[in-house]
Amino acid sequence: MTTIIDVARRAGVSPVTVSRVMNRAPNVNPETRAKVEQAIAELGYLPSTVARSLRSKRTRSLALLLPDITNTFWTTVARGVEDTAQTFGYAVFVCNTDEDCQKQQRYLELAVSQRADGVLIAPCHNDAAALRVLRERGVPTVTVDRRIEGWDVDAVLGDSTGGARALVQHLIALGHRRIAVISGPATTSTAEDRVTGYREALVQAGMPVDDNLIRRGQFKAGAGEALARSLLAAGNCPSAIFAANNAIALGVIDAILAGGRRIPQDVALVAFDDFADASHLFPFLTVAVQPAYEMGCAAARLLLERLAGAGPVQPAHIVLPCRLIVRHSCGSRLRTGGETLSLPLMVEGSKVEGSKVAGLNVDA
Amino acid sequence: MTTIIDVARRAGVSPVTVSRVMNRAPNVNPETRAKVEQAIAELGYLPSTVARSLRSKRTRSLALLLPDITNTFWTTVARGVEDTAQTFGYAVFVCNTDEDCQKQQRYLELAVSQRADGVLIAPCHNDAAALRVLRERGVPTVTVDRRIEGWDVDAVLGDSTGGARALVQHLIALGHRRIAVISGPATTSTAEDRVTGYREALVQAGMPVDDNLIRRGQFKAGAGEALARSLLAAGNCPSAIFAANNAIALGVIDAILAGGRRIPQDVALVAFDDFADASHLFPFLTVAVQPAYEMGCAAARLLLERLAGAGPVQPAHIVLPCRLIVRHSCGSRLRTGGETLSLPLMVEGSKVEGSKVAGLNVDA
DNA sequence: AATCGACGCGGAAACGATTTCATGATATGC
DNA sequence: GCATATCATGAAATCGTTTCCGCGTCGATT
Repeated sequence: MTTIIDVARRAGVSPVTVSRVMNRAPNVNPETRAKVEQAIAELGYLPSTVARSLRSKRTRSLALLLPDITNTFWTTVARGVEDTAQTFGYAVFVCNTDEDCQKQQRYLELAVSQRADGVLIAPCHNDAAALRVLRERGVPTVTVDRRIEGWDVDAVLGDSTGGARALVQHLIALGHRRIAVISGPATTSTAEDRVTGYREALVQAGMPVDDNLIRRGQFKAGAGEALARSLLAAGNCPSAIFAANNAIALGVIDAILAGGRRIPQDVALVAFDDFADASHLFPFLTVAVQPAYEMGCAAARLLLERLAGAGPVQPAHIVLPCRLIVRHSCGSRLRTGGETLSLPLMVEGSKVEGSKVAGLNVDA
Repeated sequence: MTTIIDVARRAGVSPVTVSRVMNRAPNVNPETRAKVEQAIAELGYLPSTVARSLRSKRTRSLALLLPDITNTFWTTVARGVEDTAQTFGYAVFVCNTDEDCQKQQRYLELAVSQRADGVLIAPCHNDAAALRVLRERGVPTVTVDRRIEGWDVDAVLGDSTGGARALVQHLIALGHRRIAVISGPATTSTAEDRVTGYREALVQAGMPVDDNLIRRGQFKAGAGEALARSLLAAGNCPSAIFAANNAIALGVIDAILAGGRRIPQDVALVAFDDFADASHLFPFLTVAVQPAYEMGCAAARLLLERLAGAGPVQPAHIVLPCRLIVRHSCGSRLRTGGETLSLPLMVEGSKVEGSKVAGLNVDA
């Protein structure tokens, strides 16, 4: 591998000068610069960021820790982070924590070992203790989608409380009186914020809050399905369910359909976070959508400003608004008397007669 | 940041010994090892992979270049790569090329600068010249999902030809006689393999190949839509379309619906690559599915074996089989007289009457 | 004419680990 | 009992850059 010394020799200058050219330092004679640039081109020289980082103590890389790159919400966040970082010349390491604090810990240690200049993280637990590795070493950190307690740090969030409130208010407006929520772990701010929004909507409407209708588990389809099953199996089944994220919603749908119920006639459903292709192909689920891409961009920008010493002095807490998209799973169009549309569709693997069909349907 | 020297001092040994402990070298006295480990724990020492890499000339990192992390096919591949790399102690850089050769070139140079130990890439062009940066420097490389010409290198592929053939054979069996294909750029092996499979199916069935029914563009929704529009606008509209990947399929669907046609009654549709959530939520599209996760795992494993010097001497070309999933967009259930199911469904934003509905539907 | 600042450049040290080689102590073989 | 192998450890060199500091030259200022 050719080094800066090879280039220097070929250009008849010292390595320092080559370094200056590479880094666009001002005090270089144009002729010298040209000579060096030619040598670089001829040798196809690509500097070692490893050596550069060792000496300069900056790696120009960020670590991004998120639950699962397979979830469209997170891929979109990641895309925003990457696009932004890229324009500033930063590389991004993406790490899947799977909501597992141990995995998260290992990745944080890796990030420190790699000497990432900064870390973006959707922490799997709201206790700042989990981020000690970063805090102790003063690693610039931004939390994405989730807050932590015990360490005031930059954060970029969606308006979980507001989004949840809007969804539940919508259900209430449609006449629902027994509304359940299936949320994520109580140790994540996002899960709790969404429960808070749910509570607020009920209270504002003067409705009682039944703790039995509040279920918590993981932000995963499996957990959503299990919780929904137990909820539906219990007596006094709710007429609507609010799923606190898209993965949970997927599980909830399975649970509802498995019970022979229909959405939204038997059980209405609303959820947080949209699906990408799914909603394009099959715009069914009523959702509160966070601006995922913008959240990624904002988080990266905040972190990069911090790195440049240009950020605000106080940690910033950026909260981006959610958008409510009313589709069909809430039964809105069915009940409001608005345009009620029916679209005959085939469904895989289940026999259906007339309109008494299982599953995702609305009577014509 | 604490260094190996701090640890050495605290443990009363030399840095070399600390290094030996960190790297699980055999020849270390158990007592010494214990002392060192204690010092490491007390100081919370995390070694600098930067310094380590500079000296050892291995970064234990891989670069993964793929078109778009937002596409579920690629996220799944990425997940396979990351999971596998992680178990071997390797980190992964993910880079979005957006099918743009210039961007790809920049990322390849970055990968070399970062001194990634190996590169996994879905090259945006089948000409090996684009990978010159890697070849010249002897960077171990595996292509994923695509072959290149002019450099025999490890590759992990889905059986594009076979999958395409199966899809088109299925359409032929359903009675279609005018079948179009909308593929990706002719400069990617995957796009061409799928056209080849399409051709083979026609030829085997003794059907003529009409070049006018073969369209090529980008593996993107926009391109798919544009090509489908022009295809449908031309006289003698095909009765079925084969979209060469999921993104194209999305665009094709839009184009078909925009023309007031129905799927599959007016135009049947099959595609390569599945959707994740979408197919769970709405199992509509008939597809040939590549084992994306396994492809990622296999590619990573191949590369890591190569790095360990344990790989096969000759470059390996691993081709994984595709699975055909027959759903509804092909009209299969409609025409074969199998279970024909109808599911009334609401559709967002479009007025529909009776069964003469626009869009994704099947008459009851 | 002496002084000064800016400019252009290079020598040497430094970054934090690993690698190589050397050393003394202890165990093994004959 | 002596040569030899093995073990445990450390000193010094090294990886490829950047940083720090210094030096000569040149034009402008006093």
